[in-house]
Amino acid sequence: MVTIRQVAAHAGVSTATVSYVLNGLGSIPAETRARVMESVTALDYQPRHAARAMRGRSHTLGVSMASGYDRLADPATAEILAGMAQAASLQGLALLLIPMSDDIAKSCVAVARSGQVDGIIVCDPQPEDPRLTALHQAEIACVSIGPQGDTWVTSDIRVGMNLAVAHLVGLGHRQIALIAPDFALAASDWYVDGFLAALADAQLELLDGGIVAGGRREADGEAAMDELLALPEPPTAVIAASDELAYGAMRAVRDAGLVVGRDVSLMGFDDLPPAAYLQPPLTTIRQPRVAIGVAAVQLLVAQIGHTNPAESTQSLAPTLLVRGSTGLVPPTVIAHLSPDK
Amino acid sequence: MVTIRQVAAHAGVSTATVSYVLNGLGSIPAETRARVMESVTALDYQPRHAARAMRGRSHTLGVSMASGYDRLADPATAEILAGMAQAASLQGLALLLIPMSDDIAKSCVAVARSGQVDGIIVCDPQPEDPRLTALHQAEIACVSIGPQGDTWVTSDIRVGMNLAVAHLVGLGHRQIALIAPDFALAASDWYVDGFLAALADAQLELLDGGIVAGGRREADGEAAMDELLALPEPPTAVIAASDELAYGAMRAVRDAGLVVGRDVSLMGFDDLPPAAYLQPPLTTIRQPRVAIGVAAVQLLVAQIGHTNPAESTQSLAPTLLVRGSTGLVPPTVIAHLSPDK
DNA sequence: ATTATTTAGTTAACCGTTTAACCCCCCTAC
DNA sequence: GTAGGGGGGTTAAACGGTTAACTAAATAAT
Repeated sequence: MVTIRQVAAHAGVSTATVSYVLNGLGSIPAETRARVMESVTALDYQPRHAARAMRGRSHTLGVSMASGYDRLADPATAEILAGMAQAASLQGLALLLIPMSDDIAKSCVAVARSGQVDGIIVCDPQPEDPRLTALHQAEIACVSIGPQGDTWVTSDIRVGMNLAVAHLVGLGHRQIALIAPDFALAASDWYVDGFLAALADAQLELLDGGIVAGGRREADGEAAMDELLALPEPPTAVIAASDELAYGAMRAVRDAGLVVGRDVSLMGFDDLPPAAYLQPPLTTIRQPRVAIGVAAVQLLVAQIGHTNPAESTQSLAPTLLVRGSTGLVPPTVIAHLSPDK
Repeated sequence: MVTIRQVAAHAGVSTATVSYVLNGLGSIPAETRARVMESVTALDYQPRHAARAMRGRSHTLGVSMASGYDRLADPATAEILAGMAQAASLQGLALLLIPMSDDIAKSCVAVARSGQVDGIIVCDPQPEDPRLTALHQAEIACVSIGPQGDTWVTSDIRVGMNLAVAHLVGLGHRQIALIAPDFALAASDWYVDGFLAALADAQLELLDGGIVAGGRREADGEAAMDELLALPEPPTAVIAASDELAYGAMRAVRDAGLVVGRDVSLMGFDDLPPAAYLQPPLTTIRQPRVAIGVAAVQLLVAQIGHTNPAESTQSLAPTLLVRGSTGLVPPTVIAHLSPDK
């Protein structure tokens, strides 16, 4: 184990000088600097992270999952993490996955107060998430992925809804329904509000029964779509608040003997891996997941460095991915509607 | 910031006693122990990780990705990571995503030698991976995900191949082909060898041109399947060495006007998220990814603790997932074959 | 009764960096 | 001639734990 003392001895200077050279501080002439660096490489010196972290920061950011690390297996979460890892790397920061325990909030605070991390990114924050209150109380820098707490970054659902509705309207649809997400979701309202706002933008009226309570799983989407198809005046296009809901909805349409993309247009939200492989491929709103991870790191770094950012919350715009599950309004419907106008 | 000295003063003992109590060492009577613990909670004391790590270990394991953190966005990698995080948590260890740099091998060694991690899990190891040689040379504990280096854990492809072939044979298939993986892949040989061994087990002969060089991407699978379908004696069942190859193969079959699962049986390998959503759903071999992550952590922990494990390599058995893309041999083929027998 | 062992602690020397405070020498300004 | 001001360092005190070595008293063994 090579220490800074050995380097100092080798270079014929004091440890302070070595430290200054290594950290680019102090006024060290180029000649001395070079000599020190030579010794560093000659001895293959590597500063101890722990000793360095005893003063100053740990240069590590913590990541906390809501319940268990099975959340990581979710491709959406993984992509966000990829974004975070990428952004952190760029700043020379490491990412630490905080170990789980019975009391997650407590372990988050412990890891931060122990100085192992300089701040924490809270994934899947729930309303009144105990982690956020605990971190806030302990005055630990943190940002959440989702609209919760003081500092957060999320996907702008309203913009996504607008894209979705605009796309469908562009195809001639006038009767558009929404399969809403799980209402326990933090961003749940955004979907409904965004949908209503988008309809208003397009000067369309909400269909009777045009918003059905969905849920989270595929089966919920299937049930919701059944409900919509049974409507006296069924929608010609349906937006599901998640891809998973859309998978189920697609099955419901098929089971009803209709063809997705021709008889009924269907959109998802998220763009999970299967979306492109459905039959037909699912038109969906892609959440900017990698960008969310990147933004979270930037926000956290700013917060740690007291560079109080002007904006402490960020909503990133999703994008529209047009695939096969949406198409022009079926002619029969147009025929049916034309007389009205 | 509460230090161990303050706790010691509060409890009326020396810092050493507090340290012993906290670490469960030394001979401390219950009464003293209780008094110390009271002070700890009263002052809400949290030991500094860095100070603790200066002697002894960091209780952190490093994770290194091959090239960039976009690998994390891959659901397969994410699931392995989930397994690692889960196993690490159970042991109270944290997982550190090592920052990327130009020279990944160097940063791995640096992070370990700086004492920030006690050992490293190397993901996606390449043959002659510079990280492995560097880590080995620096005598840093490490285990790779894939058959490379001294200590590794991987999915047992041969067993998977056996499951696949046995499944197809059970359905009556006698003419089975393989779309091989990218030959640059570390485990590439395993697929071919496993396939041949499985054929031998079933007392089947290899079809002429029954192994076609695949690749990695969907398009490779498509091309490979085209090749197979053009064979004078085309296979009735095809095993693709990855789901992605299978996606392409499925398209090729469809484009040829045949029906997957009826005219041609098709299997994948991996069970990625889209597999279940293909039309028909893909029969595939599910890699035990979470278990791989768990095993990697256990192996690494054993290595760090010098508990030299009896086995320093582990091949975990994958499982068969039967879905719609495989079916009984088409009758026409049976008719065509019957005379021969 | 004396010695050996165990129990229950204490003392203080580390661990490897950082950094505030100083020092010395040479140069410049007045 | 002397005060003032850098440049180019050095010294040593933190930082907050751990732990080897030691002590003192109590208990056990001879």
